[in-house]
Amino acid sequence: MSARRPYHRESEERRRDDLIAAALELVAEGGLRAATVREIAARAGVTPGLIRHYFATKDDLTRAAYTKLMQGMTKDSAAALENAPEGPLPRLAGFVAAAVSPPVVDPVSVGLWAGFLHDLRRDATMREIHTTNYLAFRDLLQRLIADLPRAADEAQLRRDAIACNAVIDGLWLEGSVLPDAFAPGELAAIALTSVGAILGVDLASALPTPPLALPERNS
Amino acid sequence: MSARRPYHRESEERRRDDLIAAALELVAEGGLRAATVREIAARAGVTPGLIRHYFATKDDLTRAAYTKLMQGMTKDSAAALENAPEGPLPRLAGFVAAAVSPPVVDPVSVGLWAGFLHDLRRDATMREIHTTNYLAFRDLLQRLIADLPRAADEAQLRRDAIACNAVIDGLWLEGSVLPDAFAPGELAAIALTSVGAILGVDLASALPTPPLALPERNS
DNA sequence: CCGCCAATTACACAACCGTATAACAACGAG
DNA sequence: CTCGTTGTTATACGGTTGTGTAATTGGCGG
Repeated sequence: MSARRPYHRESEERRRDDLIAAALELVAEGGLRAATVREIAARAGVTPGLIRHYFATKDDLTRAAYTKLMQGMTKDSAAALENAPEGPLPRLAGFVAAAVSPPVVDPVSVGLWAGFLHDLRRDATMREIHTTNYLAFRDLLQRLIADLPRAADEAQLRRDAIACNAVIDGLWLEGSVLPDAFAPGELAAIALTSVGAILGVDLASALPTPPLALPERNS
Repeated sequence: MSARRPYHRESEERRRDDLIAAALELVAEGGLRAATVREIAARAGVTPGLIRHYFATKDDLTRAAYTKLMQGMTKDSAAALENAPEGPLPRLAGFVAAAVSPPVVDPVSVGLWAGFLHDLRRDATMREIHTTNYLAFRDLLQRLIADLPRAADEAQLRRDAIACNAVIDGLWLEGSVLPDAFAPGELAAIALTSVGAILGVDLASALPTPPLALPERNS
């Protein structure tokens, strides 16, 4: 006759965060399919039933996890600017380099992103979360570009932001999926050269201290 | 007493192709999770048991489907070059423009790709399929770049190919995930300008006939 | 036209999924 | 120290999954 499993109570915030963190880990490792209520509960150190005490349905937990993920990424991007150097060029250079270097580039993030992709098309709420955060990132980039000492109207700024964002996304994608296909720092160097070429400025020599000071991964 | 369901026999090749096609459709729509044996069989117009007659396990079917997908994408890329215009610049321009326009850019492809991503990290066979086809695409691009009338050593060519490929991948990604965020042709124009800027050539005016002659989607 | 073989259907099974509900116990209020 | 609240565990249920196996029947060789 096994005794009932001992436990101790936690604050609601702590429990929700733990469950969300566990869910994100599992999604990153094996996609949404691997993030079952039982597995999430096991990783969070609780029993499955507790999940439904904090989240009415599993979709609720999924949405909360995706929100957390996107907010974390936006936070990481903004953090890259906080201890950034002075001047438009170095700031943009640091931002671009950080976006294609670890810890932003890693198999976990791309795994997470891919794991949620299908639910994006199915669930309007998740699609809204995604669009908002994606455009926030691009606007941040566009503002950095607008600060550069060069002439460009609004339409040109939009195109430039889309193009530079594509370079970043593409390199992020390739570096994350094929981590061994590129030398350390190679992606950052390519990103700086390419973004500089697109914008018509010299970014590669604008960066003060390679190897770059990388931001801490939040969460 | 319902009679036994009537059927007629098909060649092995036809049946395998039908099952793979059905699996790909389902993966594109709802990820690997939606591609269950019963659902695949239903869409292919057979009963679930038949799947195991042609594929020893479901992973076998998954691998076959992914191979088919990657081969199809490579084929699409190569096809874009067949009826391409003369001259290095127009050829590259046509290739780049096609890669960021429909039918290459669409929610289905990115859904497919994302659906398989997690199995990529788990299954060595799938990872090999992926790497092979990815590098094949990049090599094709690199060869087009090498034909341009400009000076560049091998290392520079590699960096250029990675950068241009990133632009293409990034725009492909954004255009596929957010189809309504860009005007028709906008991505192609941005791609030509950006790739041209990176390589130091004028691609935008190298394209003879916009709107572009798009390749037929294969399969 | 007939008989055979394998392509196909039909059914069964254990494992797992998300969800529902009841029983228990940790811990602050009094 | 006791009691009540509620965070937590335990258990159950219907549905679905991949897989294994037996029963049929379509269509070709003779």
